[in-house]
Amino acid sequence: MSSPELLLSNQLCFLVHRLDRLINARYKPLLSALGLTYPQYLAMLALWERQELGVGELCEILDLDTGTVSPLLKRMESLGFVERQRRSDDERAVTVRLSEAGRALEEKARTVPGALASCLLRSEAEYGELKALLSGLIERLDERACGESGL
Amino acid sequence: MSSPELLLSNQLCFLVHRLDRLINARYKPLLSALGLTYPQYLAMLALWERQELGVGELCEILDLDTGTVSPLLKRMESLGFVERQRRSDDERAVTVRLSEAGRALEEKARTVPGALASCLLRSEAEYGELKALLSGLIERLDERACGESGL
DNA sequence: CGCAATAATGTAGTACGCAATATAAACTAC
DNA sequence: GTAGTTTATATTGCGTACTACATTATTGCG
Repeated sequence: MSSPELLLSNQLCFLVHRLDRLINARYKPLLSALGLTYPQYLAMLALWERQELGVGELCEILDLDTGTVSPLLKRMESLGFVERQRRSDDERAVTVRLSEAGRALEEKARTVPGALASCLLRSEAEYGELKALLSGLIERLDERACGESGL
Repeated sequence: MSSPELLLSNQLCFLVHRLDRLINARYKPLLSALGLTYPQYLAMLALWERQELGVGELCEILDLDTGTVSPLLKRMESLGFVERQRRSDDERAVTVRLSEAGRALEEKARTVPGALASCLLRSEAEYGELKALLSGLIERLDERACGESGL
């Protein structure tokens, strides 16, 4: 029989993975009412915040590869939420801007986070605690390989 | 400008999503040394625990669709880690069993969770706290649609 | 003019959810 | 008790997404 460290129910990774998929499933009906998928919603959050972004900037914000973001933006453009334009002063770069429809969507999206929070959270304090905990874990993993090659 | 509830950095969903992908990335090199992907590893954890499972049981344990698990098992079978056999007493059902190679892999996998934990966690207490917190959130989302249909 | 840097695109493999299908078992009606 | 319906189980197909790797295009520097 398995030793306790290999029990599925003891794996934090499994809990995080499961929670991520459950959250995703909760968002899905709310977002499909807006015409967005979950990753598209995250990209829209970034754009509502900044209005205009380079593709590279968006990749950094979302921590995604350009190979992921490029087709994502292509779909969002064909849906009419964003416009892409190659920069005239640097022909390598592409600027992503909200369209009118994309800006209009922000108003409709305003109720979305609250709907999820009411499912997930019991108090403002819990929100803060969770945010701090998750941010801490992310920071530890993001920095560098832990044991290896110290610093 | 965005209202605070739409700020990307304030979204727990984004933090969970990001953490999940970071964990996944950390596991990848460890698991590819075993010849497994991350979801395959989770399936193996379940099998090491139970030796023999129906496809449906595995779907429930992992909380995955049969449409996800079926091709996953097909790949794992072609890799030689599991065997699938239609049950004689119920031709609808398929039983999944570990192969010899699959059983042998457990020994090599024993060091994997600890490697991640040393990256992620600072203490045993933190592990317990996180496990309780995440489990609680999962339970809330798993139960049913929150506001809807009372009860 | 080459060479390196940066950004965008393309490709292959895996994963996930949903819908449709095939087959088998169980249940209902008469 | 058999015919027809319903339920259960697994597989397949489709659309979207993420990752790693390779390729292409533009720019800036030596």
